[in-house]
Amino acid sequence: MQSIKAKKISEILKRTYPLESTNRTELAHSNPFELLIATILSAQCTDKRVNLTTPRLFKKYKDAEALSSADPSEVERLISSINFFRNKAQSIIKASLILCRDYSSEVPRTMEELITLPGVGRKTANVVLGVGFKIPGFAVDTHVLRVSSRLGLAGNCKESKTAKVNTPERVEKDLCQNFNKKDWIIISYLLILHGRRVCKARLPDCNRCTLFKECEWTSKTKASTIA
DNA sequence: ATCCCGAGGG
DNA sequence: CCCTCTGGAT
Repeated sequence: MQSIKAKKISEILKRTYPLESTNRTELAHSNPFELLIATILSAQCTDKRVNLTTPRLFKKYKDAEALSSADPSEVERLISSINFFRNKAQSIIKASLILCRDYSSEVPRTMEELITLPGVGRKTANVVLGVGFKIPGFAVDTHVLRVSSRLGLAGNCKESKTAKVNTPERVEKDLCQNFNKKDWIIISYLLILHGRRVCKARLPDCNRCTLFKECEWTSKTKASTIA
């Protein structure tokens, strides 16, 4: 059941980002396969850059069969403007190979199956499940981790790096417990937006944050971190 | 310099 | 737990 605090935060986020509340991702894709590949490529990279790259990639390799037999150096060339492009080229080719071999060339719809694919961890799997198949889950990336920790929705708001209280798994579990299942997908997206635009890692714009009153990041912590 | 919707390996 | 991968934007 949704906590009072989560309910309030959920309402404020939807009010703050009304236009985006119908979206679930900014990654361009036209089917689950493209979403899977785009999400693997998006690790530590802006969506904008991924969207600049994937059209050429998908034009040449339309499905798992095509990509599974692709020449690695050709794929590397096509995605070379993306970080970790050698690792990612290998990941998407090998993942395509596994899709063809084990899943009838389709993207599987369970967490356990998805995370066996190279380049796919819980975060990527949750994006594919949520956006591609409307299966609820929290995709915990650096933004969701930071924002939900500061708000006091998950883990520890002090963001202790040594204690490692805020592991992605812990935060994912806490968020699932705090929010209604029907909101999991949209809230993870809105937390990411909020993290990018307002609750930034270095200099969060606390003065213009619509969640300021709900936030448990104490003024003491704020002052020491901002300074 | 630091960050981008991380994952895999030691 | 740590490290590495690794290009581009700001």
